[in-house]
Amino acid sequence: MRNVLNTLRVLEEVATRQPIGVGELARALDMPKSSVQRALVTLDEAGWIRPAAGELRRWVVTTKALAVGARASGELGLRDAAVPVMEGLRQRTEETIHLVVPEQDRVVLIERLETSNPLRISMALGHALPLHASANGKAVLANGGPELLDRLLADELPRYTEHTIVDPDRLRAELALVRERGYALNHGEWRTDVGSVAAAVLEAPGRPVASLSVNIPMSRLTRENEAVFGVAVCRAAGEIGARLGYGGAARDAG
Amino acid sequence: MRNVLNTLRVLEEVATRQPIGVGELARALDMPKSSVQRALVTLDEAGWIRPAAGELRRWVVTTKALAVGARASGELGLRDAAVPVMEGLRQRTEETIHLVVPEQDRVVLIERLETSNPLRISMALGHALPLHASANGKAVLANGGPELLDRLLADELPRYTEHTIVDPDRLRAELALVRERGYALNHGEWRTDVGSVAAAVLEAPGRPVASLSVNIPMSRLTRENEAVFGVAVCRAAGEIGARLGYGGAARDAG
DNA sequence: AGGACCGTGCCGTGAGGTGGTACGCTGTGC
DNA sequence: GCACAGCGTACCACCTCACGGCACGGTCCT
Repeated sequence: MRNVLNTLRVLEEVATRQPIGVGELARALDMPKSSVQRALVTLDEAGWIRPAAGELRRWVVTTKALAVGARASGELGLRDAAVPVMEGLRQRTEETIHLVVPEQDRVVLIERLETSNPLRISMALGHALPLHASANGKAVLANGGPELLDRLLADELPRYTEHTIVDPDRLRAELALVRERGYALNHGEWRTDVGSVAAAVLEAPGRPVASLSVNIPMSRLTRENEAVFGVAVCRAAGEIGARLGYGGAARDAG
Repeated sequence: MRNVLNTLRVLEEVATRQPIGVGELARALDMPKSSVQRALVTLDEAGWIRPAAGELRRWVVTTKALAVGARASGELGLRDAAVPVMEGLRQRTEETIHLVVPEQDRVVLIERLETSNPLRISMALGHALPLHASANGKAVLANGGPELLDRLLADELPRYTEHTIVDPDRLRAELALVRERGYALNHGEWRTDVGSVAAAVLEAPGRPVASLSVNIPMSRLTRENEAVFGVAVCRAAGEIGARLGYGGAARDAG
């Protein structure tokens, strides 16, 4: 179904570059203009895109994708269980809280509560983060089976900043440390000025279904509040696990 | 492009009924099983769905749709402008705050900050609400051009509860009241136990681009806090308008 | 053992997707 | 004022490939 794949590519490209017209899309996707045109008409007909406000010849995505995407990873009412706990965590920390789920070799942001502090980390829902260079990713890696880690280490680890851990041995050591203390840290390993403290949400020992993090500008992250956040985020992750009905399994080492 | 339309229908159906298998989908969509099967394989290939955790033969949507949908109505950085203001509003009211955008003859929820109160309104992102039976919808209607209202009144207004306004004249009177005081109310007109106080975000006089509401169980909505919320939500909506660069136009009657 | 239902694979037919091409329009620079 | 580049749209002959009926093997009740 080549046309479906092409049309979905067009949809994604519209989402990233909106508002955008036929010609620019065709160039960006390296597709014939007429094919892109047909895809756009079809997507419009299906209600996934619409002409941009004012102009009739450039396109933007509608909220249809949002309605579909909001169901992602809501398989077990994860979001409903998590949000109240996250809210408590946000109030206690006064910092931005992220909820991610593992997907393929990444973790994806599915819920977010923001700090009221003017200096904040802002990331779009649906954004994917690398496993080895984010606190949530490391929390998932440390609690998951070894096969995920092995798969990740099969290729060279991409470097994002000077602090990114790219050495397999150092990563293994870091993950052991995460298992020991119960929470994972990120000190500017993905973006130099972003730090995080994360703990995995387990549905059973060795089976992380999500991860929870406190995200904070590096300028506000000290050794003291790091430990405070670590304890708080561990307790919150455990509570979410308990709400999901996996009470006994929610706490492991640490 | 029939196959694209069919495949998108399959995707939406997977989202609403996940986890779900081929046969049940085919029945629900009244499509041949083989066509549904092909659509599922294609969607999997494109990364929009994946087999459910554990079982290999039922499908769930991935976060791809979330990544696409999160861009919806982010045309002008609306969300970035709105979230900090919403957060302030949430702290002041201690109630759930919704941000919606108009889309066709509905308003769609695109951002949400929840109260920490155990009794809360919970609605999925991407959910659509009727214009005539929600505070946000009425705020948009009251501030928009008359053609939208006329289009809405061309058909009979659906009734959701005993409080829903279905009489065109009563709706016009209600909208005049909204324009006069600056904010819109909803007293169980959509769900009997849900009340809201909303104000439209204007990009120019007569051009609502979004709307902001305080949502609250009817049991907590009194005449006093209603007025307090009204003033707060008006101020917040005006501030968002100002952040969008339409400072002068942000306030209208009120 | 039987049957209902599941997901999957196969295949002949012909609908309809493909993509090169051409057209009308608008905005721009000379 | 004119030529031109770039836009979005439309047309159409070719022939790919989506369609959907059907059959198969597996699994779970009865």
